[in-house]
Amino acid sequence: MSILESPLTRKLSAFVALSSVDLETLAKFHRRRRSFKAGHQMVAEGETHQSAFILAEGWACSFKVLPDGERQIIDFQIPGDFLGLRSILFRTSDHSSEAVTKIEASEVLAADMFDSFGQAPRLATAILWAVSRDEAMAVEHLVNLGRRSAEVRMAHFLLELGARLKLVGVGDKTGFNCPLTQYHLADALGLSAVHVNRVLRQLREDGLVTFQRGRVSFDNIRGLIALAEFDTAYLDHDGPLLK
Amino acid sequence: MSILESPLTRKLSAFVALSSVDLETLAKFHRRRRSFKAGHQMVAEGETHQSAFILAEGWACSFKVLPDGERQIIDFQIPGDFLGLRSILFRTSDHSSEAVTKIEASEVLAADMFDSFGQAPRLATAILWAVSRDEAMAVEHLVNLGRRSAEVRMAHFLLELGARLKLVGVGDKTGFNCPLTQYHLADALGLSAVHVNRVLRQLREDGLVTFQRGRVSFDNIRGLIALAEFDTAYLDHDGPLLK
DNA sequence: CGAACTATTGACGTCGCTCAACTAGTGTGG
DNA sequence: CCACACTAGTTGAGCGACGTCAATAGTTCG
Repeated sequence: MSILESPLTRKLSAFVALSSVDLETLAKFHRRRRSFKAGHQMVAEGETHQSAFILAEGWACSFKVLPDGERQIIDFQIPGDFLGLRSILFRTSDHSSEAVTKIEASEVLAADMFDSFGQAPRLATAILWAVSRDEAMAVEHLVNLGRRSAEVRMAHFLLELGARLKLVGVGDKTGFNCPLTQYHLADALGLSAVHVNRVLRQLREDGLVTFQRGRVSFDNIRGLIALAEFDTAYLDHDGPLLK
Repeated sequence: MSILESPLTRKLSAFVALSSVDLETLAKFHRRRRSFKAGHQMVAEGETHQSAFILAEGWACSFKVLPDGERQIIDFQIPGDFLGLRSILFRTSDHSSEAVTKIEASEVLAADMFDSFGQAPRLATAILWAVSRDEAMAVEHLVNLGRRSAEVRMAHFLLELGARLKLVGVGDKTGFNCPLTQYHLADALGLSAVHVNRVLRQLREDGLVTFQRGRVSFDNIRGLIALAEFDTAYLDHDGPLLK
């Protein structure tokens, strides 16, 4: 796949029009191609000298583990997403990250990225945007956990995933393939797995979404959007801002 | 106050050693000095062409409001923090922001910031770090809301504020002055104001912290840190990484 | 001195958790 | 080809953390 069609290029192009210098510099990020098995630990919390990756294929998740063993999933990474960026920017990684499915990714070294900022300032802006978008998602998840009921929270979460996958060209408005288990959902939404199950049943019985056998189907996407009061503004998807 | 002693310089210097070019470029961000009264709305969710600010004096908070009127506070900004950065990077702001106390701040234009990346790439890195640190805080708040009890959540929150204030030279390990109301705490921690009051009483009666009349006093900081399992790693404070 | 905000406390209700049991699917080795 | 182990999903019963409602101080500020 050419750099022009990589999911990351596609995503960044939703924000800035990248010049040929930007694209060449970005291409350097893709030199170290790696494959990982499902379950592989990509980044370890508390460790120094971690790697960052750009995900090309498959799903990963980033999370923190509390001393009592409870886990909070921060976000899932899909093709085009950075993985572990903070772990190279910070002395020690503040989070862990693992492969949910098998993964194809490019390893990014801190030096590569810092050097690129001198050569392609517009790329620096685009990366700042990507990090800000990740932050915007973390913020939306914060609202989700702080102020929404379990049912609305789940609806919001599934809609967000759907919108993100659509941007990088996987899935459409009827639904998407989803490798997550109910335990993943529980850890992401701050719920117990048991309650996740009940909430999914409720949403299914209401004819809104079905989550079964690796597939999320939007049975009534209008209704679901209304329930979740879902607004994609925070994903900032509406075509290049900087021309 | 010279740029060398500004809270932002102080904060960024905890990450990179800034060159004189970096400092000169940074100084340009401080040309548009503004004052605002307590309660002033600095940034409005859903609006375009918002401004960003660097806070020099006072406290602000960023938040989202849900259609039912509930509010989730994302974070509080203290001197040295950016305010509304995402609102200039995104087409429309994904959040609102208001002054908690009266405020002194420098207005930052998007163009100023993007231009600076070409002149001072290391500054770009420092700003990327600052945004990443904001994200790290959002992530830690996420864990707070998702997996910690009200009491531990409160302890963690107060310790974080204490650590952040200490970095910019306000407050110490005995406590800090704090202009927040219990309603602010409730909206930040995803609790009801009534429950905040009960939790504060509990912590006070256990001899851990006192939150009263605009002051937070750490009565037993060791005990509080143990209760909250507080680890400052995510704030990434331990002296310049890039020399 | 009154208006408006902020803090405090009690009574009671509920959302989501825990514990527990059971089913279904999937992979592995004998 | 079956036995079993293991993981993922499903459902009920009971309980507890935190919310809601309501009443009563204090505080601040014009």
